Amino acid sequence: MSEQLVKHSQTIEDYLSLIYVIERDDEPVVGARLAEIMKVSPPTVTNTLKRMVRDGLITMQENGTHLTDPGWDAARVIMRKHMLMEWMMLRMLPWSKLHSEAHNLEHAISEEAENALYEELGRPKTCPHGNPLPGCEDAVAAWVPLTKVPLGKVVTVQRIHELAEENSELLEFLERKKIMIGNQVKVIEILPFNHTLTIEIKGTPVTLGFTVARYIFVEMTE
Amino acid sequence: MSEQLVKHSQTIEDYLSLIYVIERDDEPVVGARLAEIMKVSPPTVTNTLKRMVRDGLITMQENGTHLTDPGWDAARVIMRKHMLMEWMMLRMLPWSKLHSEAHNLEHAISEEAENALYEELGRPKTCPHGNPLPGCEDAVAAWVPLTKVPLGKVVTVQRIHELAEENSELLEFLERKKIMIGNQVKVIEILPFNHTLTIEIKGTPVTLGFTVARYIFVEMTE
DNA sequence: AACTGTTATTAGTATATGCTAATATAAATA
DNA sequence: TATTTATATTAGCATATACTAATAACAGTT
Repeated sequence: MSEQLVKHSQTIEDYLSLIYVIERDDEPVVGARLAEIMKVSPPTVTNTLKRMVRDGLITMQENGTHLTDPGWDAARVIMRKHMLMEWMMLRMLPWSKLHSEAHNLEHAISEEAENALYEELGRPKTCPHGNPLPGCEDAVAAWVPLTKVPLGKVVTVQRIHELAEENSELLEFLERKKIMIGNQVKVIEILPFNHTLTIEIKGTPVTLGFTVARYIFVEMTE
Repeated sequence: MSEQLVKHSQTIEDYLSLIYVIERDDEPVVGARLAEIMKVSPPTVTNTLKRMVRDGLITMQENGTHLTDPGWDAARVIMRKHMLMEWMMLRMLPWSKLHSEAHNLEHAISEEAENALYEELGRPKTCPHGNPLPGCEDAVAAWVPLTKVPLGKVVTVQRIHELAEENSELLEFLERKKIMIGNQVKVIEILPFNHTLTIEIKGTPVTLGFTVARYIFVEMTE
């Protein structure tokens, strides 16, 4: 009830959106992983998660760490703001810089402005990286990671996963190589022992590590 | 040198922009006044100003509290961001809500996005309230406060001063009464003993307190 | 001269957010 | 099994930002 109305700090909002993505993908919430991604020490994570438990945003039990209902609600709001701010900044920034800019702006935008922006943008179902707005998971369900694409297949890039967005160097690399939403690629080599695969994009071959390819989702064009 | 590169906290940025406005207008920086406007206690102001002295942003001496050169630089940056974000939000929010929204966003926008926005907007000289971007003070120098306008004179509203913007109720009132940039008003009554004056705007009379009228700047149309 | 009001400061406290060092615990491997 | 590795936590500390209560210092007024 009153929970939704509480304004959380930037730090807490960051934890919420990160946990949101992990939980949405049915991955376990591991503190050490949060510490890495948020670039803080593990004790800081322990500390912050404790406050989140106290504030009713998450539970930490034998079955792991999970968002509560108010936690999900708060996380959805901040995810939506993040994605809409990415669209907003697309007017003035290169694609690879949208994420980090929106990561700051997401904490500052009001619900009113966010809603107006949502309408103005024509109620998008995904962010400019192809990740689904909360509630629009269906829109991306058919896309598969590049690692699942058979050799020789031509596919269309549709989504760069949120966890890959954390790495701005990677985003710049992808932008430079034109590995962006809507572009067609062909898998021309898979080297499992090397943990790499090579794609051809606009006539140029690009080799990607499996860990990266796992975060690039494509549409299986027939 | 290195000073400009330091990223200040939201709190410090708020102090910087407030002191900027006060100093720009050649008013003395009074802690008690800052406390009121920032809605914090006087000891908090003392405390924060001390940190700003320590960090080389201001000096506090017999001649009062003043921005240092790095302080001016940092303040100009944040003022500019604030004003440009107001323009940005004009696309999706009513005029009276621009200020408070931009007040949050100003701390989050990058220099790169800010510059792109500046160009996109056609290098404006003022914010949507008519206040001058740092370096564009000349553009507003000819406008005078409503309190200086003689009875019967028809003038054009050009500027609502920053210090009036802090009051969102007032902004809503002005918006409702159409006391906004570009609109013509006629001073039809001045009651010094009552500290009010009455203007006619679009055929309707509106009575304003002197303290408010002082913050409404107009162009003396011949 | 004494009182009042404004302003600034000191002292002491609290919370969120971070850190390091040390410890505990569980999982994986030699 | 013993050892290494990964993970989580405790303890202790620091800083920025807030607060209240008490005090100081000054201006203006009675």
